[in-house]
Amino acid sequence: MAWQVTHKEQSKDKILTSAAMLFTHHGFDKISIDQVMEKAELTRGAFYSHFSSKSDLYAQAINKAAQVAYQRTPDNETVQMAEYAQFYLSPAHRDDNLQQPCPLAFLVSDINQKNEQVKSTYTKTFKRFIKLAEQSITDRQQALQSAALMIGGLAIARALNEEPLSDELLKSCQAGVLTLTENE
Amino acid sequence: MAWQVTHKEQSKDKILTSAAMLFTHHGFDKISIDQVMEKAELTRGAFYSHFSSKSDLYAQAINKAAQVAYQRTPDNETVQMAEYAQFYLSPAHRDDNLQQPCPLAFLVSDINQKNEQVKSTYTKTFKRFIKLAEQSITDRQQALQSAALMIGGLAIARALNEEPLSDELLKSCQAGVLTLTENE
DNA sequence: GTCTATAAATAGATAGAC
DNA sequence: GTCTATCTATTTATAGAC
Repeated sequence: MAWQVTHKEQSKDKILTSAAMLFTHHGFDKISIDQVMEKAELTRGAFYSHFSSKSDLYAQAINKAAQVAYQRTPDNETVQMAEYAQFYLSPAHRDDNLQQPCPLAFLVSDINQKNEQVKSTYTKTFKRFIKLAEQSITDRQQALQSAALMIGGLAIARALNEEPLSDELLKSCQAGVLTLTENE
Repeated sequence: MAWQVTHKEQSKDKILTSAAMLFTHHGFDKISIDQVMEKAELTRGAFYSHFSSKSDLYAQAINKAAQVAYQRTPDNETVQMAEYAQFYLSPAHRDDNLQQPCPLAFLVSDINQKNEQVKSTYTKTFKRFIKLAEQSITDRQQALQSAALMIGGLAIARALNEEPLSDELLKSCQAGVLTLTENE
């Protein structure tokens, strides 16, 4: 019987799986413990025998989300990143609400949960940024790539709590913009 | 006297400037109307004669933040994007709490406001992602660039509310990963 | 370990005086 | 237009029965 998963472990895993999906799709603040527990088919009172706080749950849920998401990577010996990127950067990955998407991208989002007025303003701001880029980068595709690398690089750099890694990322992205716009 | 800014306009601008700074640095949910009004040296009651809701303020504050941030771009006739990227992707821009940073990157962040446990988990997940990338991209710098472009591209694509633009961005980023890893 | 009930705090929004 | 005071809803977290 040693291989059996205990009832407690089952419950915790159910809570984590539910939380991973809800948090990645809707963000930390939009999701209450109630909603997580309801999706896990438990009640609120049971929560604190598994986690010490909502933040504790969040940290563990990010882990869970990553595990589940990366299970979907081709399980050959090595992942071909350039190939994986084709799926990763697809409308299917962006829009799918049924499977567990990549938390690294989905959790970097204070905007997505917001209403249309807010998203509309964000979109307009992004377009202005692209227009700015196109003043010196004539190829529109290169302008979009550069903008995504800049915004993404800075956003991730801010989310990391290890400064050497964060600095290294910034430097790499600087060089990346140069590579992408080399022929200008 | 026609050129004079009215008292009401001054108040609204003060609220917007305060909100822009607070929201970009700490996120929508962490900032209360109270805090915004306090920074603007007004009280809560005055808020609703300028804005219909907190969301309304948020949308307008993003605009304000973009205006202020882009004022700092070199005001020659045209901006050299590759050059601007060097500042944009600098620790100074990442860490500065005194000036208005770019809202496009700073608002794409459900993580930054969170505690160290959460940021630590996010960092570990990012490192795992890089390790995955390095299975097929031997140059570490290229691995970092590709990851930032993928995560950033997807995150922004999700934040945009115009599907053709969002799709175009995804496609551009797919091509960008190929360009960045061309010599592999 | 899970449940129901409840405490305690926070924050968005409104009312009415000046 | 700005103030103080208040209503109301939400939500994290805890207490105690089973």
